Amino acid sequence: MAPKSKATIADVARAAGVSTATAGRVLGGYGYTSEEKKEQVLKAAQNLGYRPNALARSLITGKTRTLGVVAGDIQNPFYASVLRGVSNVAEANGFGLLITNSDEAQPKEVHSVELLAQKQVDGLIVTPSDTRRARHLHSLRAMGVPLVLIDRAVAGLMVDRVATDNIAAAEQAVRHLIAAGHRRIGIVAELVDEERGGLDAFLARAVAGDPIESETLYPSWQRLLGYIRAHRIEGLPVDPRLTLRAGSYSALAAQAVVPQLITAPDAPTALFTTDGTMSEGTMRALVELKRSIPQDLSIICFDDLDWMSFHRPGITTVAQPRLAMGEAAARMLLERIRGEDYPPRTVLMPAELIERGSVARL
Amino acid sequence: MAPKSKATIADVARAAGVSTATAGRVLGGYGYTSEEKKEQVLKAAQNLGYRPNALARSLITGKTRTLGVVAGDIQNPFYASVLRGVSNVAEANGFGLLITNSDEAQPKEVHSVELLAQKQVDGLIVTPSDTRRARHLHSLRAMGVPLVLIDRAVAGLMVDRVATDNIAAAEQAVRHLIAAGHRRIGIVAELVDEERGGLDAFLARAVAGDPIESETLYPSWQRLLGYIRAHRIEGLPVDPRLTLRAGSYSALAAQAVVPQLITAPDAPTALFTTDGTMSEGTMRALVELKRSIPQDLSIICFDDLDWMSFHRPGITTVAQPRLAMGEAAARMLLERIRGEDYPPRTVLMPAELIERGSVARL
DNA sequence: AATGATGGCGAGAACGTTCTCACATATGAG
DNA sequence: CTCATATGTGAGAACGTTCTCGCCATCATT
Repeated sequence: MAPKSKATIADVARAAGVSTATAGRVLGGYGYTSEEKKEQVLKAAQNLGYRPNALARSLITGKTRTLGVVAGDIQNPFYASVLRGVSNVAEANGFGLLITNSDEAQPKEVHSVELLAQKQVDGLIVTPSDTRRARHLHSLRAMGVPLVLIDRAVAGLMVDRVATDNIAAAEQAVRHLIAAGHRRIGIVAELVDEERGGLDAFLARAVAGDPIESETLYPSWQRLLGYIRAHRIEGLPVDPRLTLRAGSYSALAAQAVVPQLITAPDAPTALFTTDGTMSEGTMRALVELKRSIPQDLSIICFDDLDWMSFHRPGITTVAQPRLAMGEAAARMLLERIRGEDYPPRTVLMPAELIERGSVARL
Repeated sequence: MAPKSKATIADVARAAGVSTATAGRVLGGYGYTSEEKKEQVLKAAQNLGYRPNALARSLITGKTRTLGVVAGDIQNPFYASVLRGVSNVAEANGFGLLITNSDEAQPKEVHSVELLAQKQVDGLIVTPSDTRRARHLHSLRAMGVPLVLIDRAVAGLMVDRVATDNIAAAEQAVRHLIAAGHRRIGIVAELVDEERGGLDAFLARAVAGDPIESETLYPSWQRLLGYIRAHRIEGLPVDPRLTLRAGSYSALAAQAVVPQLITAPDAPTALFTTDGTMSEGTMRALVELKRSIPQDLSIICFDDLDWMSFHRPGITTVAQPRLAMGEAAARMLLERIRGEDYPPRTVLMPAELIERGSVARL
């Protein structure tokens, strides 16, 4: 009836006239019990409004059936979708989800990981904010906590990982622009963390075709690399002045940096934005500057956001399978938690070019 | 150095040559300890890579420092923002966040609440999917689990609650349209759950000015009520044919239902959409029908989504303080968890009308 | 008839903390 | 000198489960 306060297994056992061991067996569904006692216990539990205490259970079993996720920012559509994917498979498997934001800052990330580890999550999904140093993640591995990385890799950290094939996707997008006759294509990218030698050196190496360790590059650098490859393949020169570095992961930063490029004498005829946030900032800037798409300027965005399909014109975009990425990551993590012992896997998901109306043929 | 496997307080105590009680005092920061032993313990903990087990701690203290949230769908910008707000204050207070999706279906919601309760969260934030029956929430209250409702109320459930002042907000939006000269204004609303007597009876009662228990109405019905009030105040008749019921909470449903209204002989000159999802569906339909905003049709949307500011034209909208709502809810919940004992509070947050370019003066 | 396997049950130990004691020792007031 | 008070410590009991035993039936097999 009225479940007053918390009833424990001992209360149920007393009410049913059995030992706590038997009540535990019935309620926990492990070991043998006779039909008779089973019914008694179940009835008593019902009457008392018994609800198992997952804490106590986890303490002894060592399993919490909870996944921890460190995302950049739940509010960002990219993470929101990924999280929904993770949530889908977690829920289907009876797992709970402990979620935190890192705001792409490592101190917060470290703190989050520590919190989740203390709460004894069975595994972690992280979008690491620093692809170089990640002591906290290494020590997690050393402790044997299953870990899956999303969107980015960490140098020297051999764990399961799922990401978009950024280089191929960006290359495809930019080649699409080139095929449409564009010769001067601007790229609006975050490029927040410094590559060795800086942007210029990176451009020089990439343009020269020097081998680049691309696995542990930040997504925005990988997409820049795809942009450069497209140029190389199509035999087009890369003008460093067309590489726009927002310098921070915010729409405002992108918005601030776009006008200088657009209003320059040798302005590009097309723009490629490297993620949803850059896309937003760029769109804001274009509205401000009253540039029409695609008459004044063509654009291809990375990551298909809801509004891109009903914007006028429709925005041609490279859609990454965000939901599926989250689902894949969660599935891989659950496999590890179940104890499966593959060597670390990297799942690179293909992105799909969705043609709409934002690219003009020249 | 290398934190091999899990070290317990007993391990640390042994290594430091003190009792577990003393080690616990140092590590847990409760009770007296001498500087000398403190240092020994801390050093031992450091060496062993000791990490407190929050499970064991929670089991005995009865507090998990974890908040549970049942949202409709993390992927939806409304919930994503609210969650970010909740996350902000949770994090600032050292609380973790256990998040689940209900997909606005009560069976899933019940299951979520049960899961979170078993995991012993200190309090719950829920957007109830049924405003009438909610046995699981009542029993939560009976068990003494702090609970805060967001966006919606539940009949007979007296708990803290934060929501937008939907009626006032909708009224303001629609009056804005009327002031611009519009006389036939369509409303695109979800209106998924049946009001007593159905939509027609509701309209009749509202138009007649009958008292309506508006507190426990679904948001979309409240916004419809605001729409009707605006008409009453401005002395305009309400044409039931202008009330578009999507019937389910999806952009597709809205998109499917808009064309019939727009292409009718006595089509409205303006549209009011009652939430972000309806707005999206409506925008899709308008693109399909090739209607220009605001030349062919004016529009005001409820809930300011990112793209509305850089869409051309800018979309005039009623912005609800989503982030602040989440923050307020979390703060109220934390107060309850701390044991503060006000009578149940209802916080109605004002929405702000943001004028952009989607409303034509007639 | 003796043996072993199997179902069913309870006592009590674990899990890793915090908390309640009891018991020191030191300090200061009367 | 005695008593109260504050500071420091350790033994051991909680918290609510699951798990390991050991015990006792029952039943089939030698």
